Amino acid sequence: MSRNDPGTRRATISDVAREAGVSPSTASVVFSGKTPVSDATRRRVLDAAAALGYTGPDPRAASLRRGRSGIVGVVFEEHLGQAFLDPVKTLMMDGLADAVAPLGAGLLLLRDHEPAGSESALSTGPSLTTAPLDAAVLIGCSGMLRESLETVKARGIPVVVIEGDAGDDVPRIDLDNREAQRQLASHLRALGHRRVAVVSLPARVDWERGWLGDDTAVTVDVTRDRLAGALDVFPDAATYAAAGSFIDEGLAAGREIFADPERRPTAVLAQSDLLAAGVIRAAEEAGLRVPEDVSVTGFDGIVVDGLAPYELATAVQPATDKGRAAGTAVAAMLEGRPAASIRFTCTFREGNTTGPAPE
Amino acid sequence: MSRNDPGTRRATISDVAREAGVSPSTASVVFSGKTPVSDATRRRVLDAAAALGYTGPDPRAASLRRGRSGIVGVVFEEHLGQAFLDPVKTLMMDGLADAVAPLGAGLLLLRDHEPAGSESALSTGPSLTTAPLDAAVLIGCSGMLRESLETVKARGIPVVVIEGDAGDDVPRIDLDNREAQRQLASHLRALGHRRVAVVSLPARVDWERGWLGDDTAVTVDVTRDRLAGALDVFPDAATYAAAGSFIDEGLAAGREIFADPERRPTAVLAQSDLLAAGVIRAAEEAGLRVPEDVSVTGFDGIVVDGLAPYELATAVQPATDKGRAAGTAVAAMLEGRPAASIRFTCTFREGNTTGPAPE
DNA sequence: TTGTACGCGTTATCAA
DNA sequence: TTGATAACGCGTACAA
Repeated sequence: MSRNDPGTRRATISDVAREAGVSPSTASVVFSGKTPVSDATRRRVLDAAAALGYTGPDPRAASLRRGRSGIVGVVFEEHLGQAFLDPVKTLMMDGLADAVAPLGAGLLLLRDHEPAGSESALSTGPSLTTAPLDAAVLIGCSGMLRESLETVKARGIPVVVIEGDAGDDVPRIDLDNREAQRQLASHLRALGHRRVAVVSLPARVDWERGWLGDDTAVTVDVTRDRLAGALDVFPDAATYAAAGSFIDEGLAAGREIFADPERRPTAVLAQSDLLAAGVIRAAEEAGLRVPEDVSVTGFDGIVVDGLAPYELATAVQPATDKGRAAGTAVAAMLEGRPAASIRFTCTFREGNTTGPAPE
Repeated sequence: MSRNDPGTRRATISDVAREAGVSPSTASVVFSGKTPVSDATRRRVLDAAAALGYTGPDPRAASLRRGRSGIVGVVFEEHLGQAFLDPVKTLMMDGLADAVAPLGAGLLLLRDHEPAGSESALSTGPSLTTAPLDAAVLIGCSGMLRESLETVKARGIPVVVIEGDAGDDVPRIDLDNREAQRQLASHLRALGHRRVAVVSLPARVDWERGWLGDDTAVTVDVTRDRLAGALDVFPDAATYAAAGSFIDEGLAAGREIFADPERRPTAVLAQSDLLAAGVIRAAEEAGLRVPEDVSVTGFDGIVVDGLAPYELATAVQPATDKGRAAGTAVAAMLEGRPAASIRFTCTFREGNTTGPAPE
């Protein structure tokens, strides 16, 4: 099988060249366009290609030769299905896709870590180790992704990290989570609110919803940073940590928070817009008007499908730009230029879900 | 630069072999595990690799040699950001990822067609033509994807199509859209409904929301099939086509449908759960109770975040299975086995959003 | 503008 | 269990 049946084998550029009566290099140039070629020659080559059913250079061979595959890996912590449930990640992917497109690169979806005992190199999956990547983007590098990071760095592949700490030599795309959350909290404070509650994102990767104790370790960076911002303004705020960024999680949290009329807060700082939407729904359920009886703030600035007529008071984060920035950084590194870390800032949006504290 | 500075150049498997005092093929075998190697030899090779900072075979070269890249392309019609807004697609991706993982493959995101004049082969993007794909999965092959299909077929790459017609030689993963929709319609009919309206998915790729006239050409397969199912039971149903599968689109459609109390339908067949959720919201707005005053059905059987306490009457489609089936088909073709087309069927779920026709 | 020659880094095959 | 050999298909100095 080493020499395939001539009838079955796919045509190579040499075959095309021979058919066209030119040298392989000339044929190559016709396809790459790197060097001017006479029209007549081009015509002949193209015709020969058509005749032979040759559809262009084999990307694998070209990739080896060039030392580039045109593929950027995107590494997620979670199950891929989960990742795309998050509008912010979706938007980031969008920006990322945009930014790497002019580079001629595509995005390869990769999951962080093989489930269990992944000793066998055989059917281990695509994984970071075997994929022909030009660069990698790690999303949400909190602990789990450490290993992926090592792998990639060992391979000498340019890496960029979005929302996570990967050491000084790795460019990161960050957000002013703490400051933005503090600003939202301050806004509430200025409106006279004193008794507020926080509905946070998960405290840990495998978190189940529940109140956060003083001793609870918060290992998810985003959660920790935003929480810090809230506590900067309301040091005594009670925090209910959801199990994920979903409306239904916010609803559950809200029910818990509004359960006891005695201890009911006048405002709720939710760490995501989806959570906030759920909290609002819980408030409605409890017969509370937003914002007359209770103010609610979100985070992210995404469009929450079906939330109208409410417009959340929120910190609008430039999600698409974050993705785009990661792509740009990757592009820079691929061209040998250094890529700087970037810290994006959120924009405060007042919306209509906050108001003066009651009484 | 053809001969890189020896200091800078990355170590190759030959370097490792030399350092370990074995032949390149032996070193290769140590990494691939294809052939038994003595422990002593393995040790030496691994040590040498560590010493040289060699982290394993270059995927590009391996890919060329093996004729496999371990990459499956997933081709979308839309902007990638849009695609992941659709829960059904997200679930499909999930199943697909699962199914190709044991194959050792990853998913490369590809967009159907380059925006405009894409003559220059230079910065044209990843595109189907230049990506090192082992196989491709086309999603929603309705017209637009035709071209992509040609490209892929020309390259001789195995293709599978999800929800779309690609000719007899291409395996397709399909759904019994018409039958399932007919079943939902029959359910309403059995409940005594006679005056129903349909809220459909877009009639065309660039559709803007509005009523469907008798003369309106419906070019999106899914829309057409589901509509046919509805008309099988209610030939006179008026159809309002949304601009996409979103709650807000359903809301807009619902407002339009419930606007005139005289012509108000007693039931609405929405072509997706998200649209149905919007319709329910519109009903509430109009002071109508669901299902007492108006019944609403959806399609898809996804979890609509925030819709509780309603549980939609809907056709539950096995979205994840569809993706998984596509992956399995791809795997089969990659192993030279023929892959059969599969037609999945939806499961009727009664939910609590339908009831007897009023009066 | 075209052709020659060589190497990119692996791995399958087969013989030792 | 190991090693020699030969592709895999292409791009690109460099010479003509």
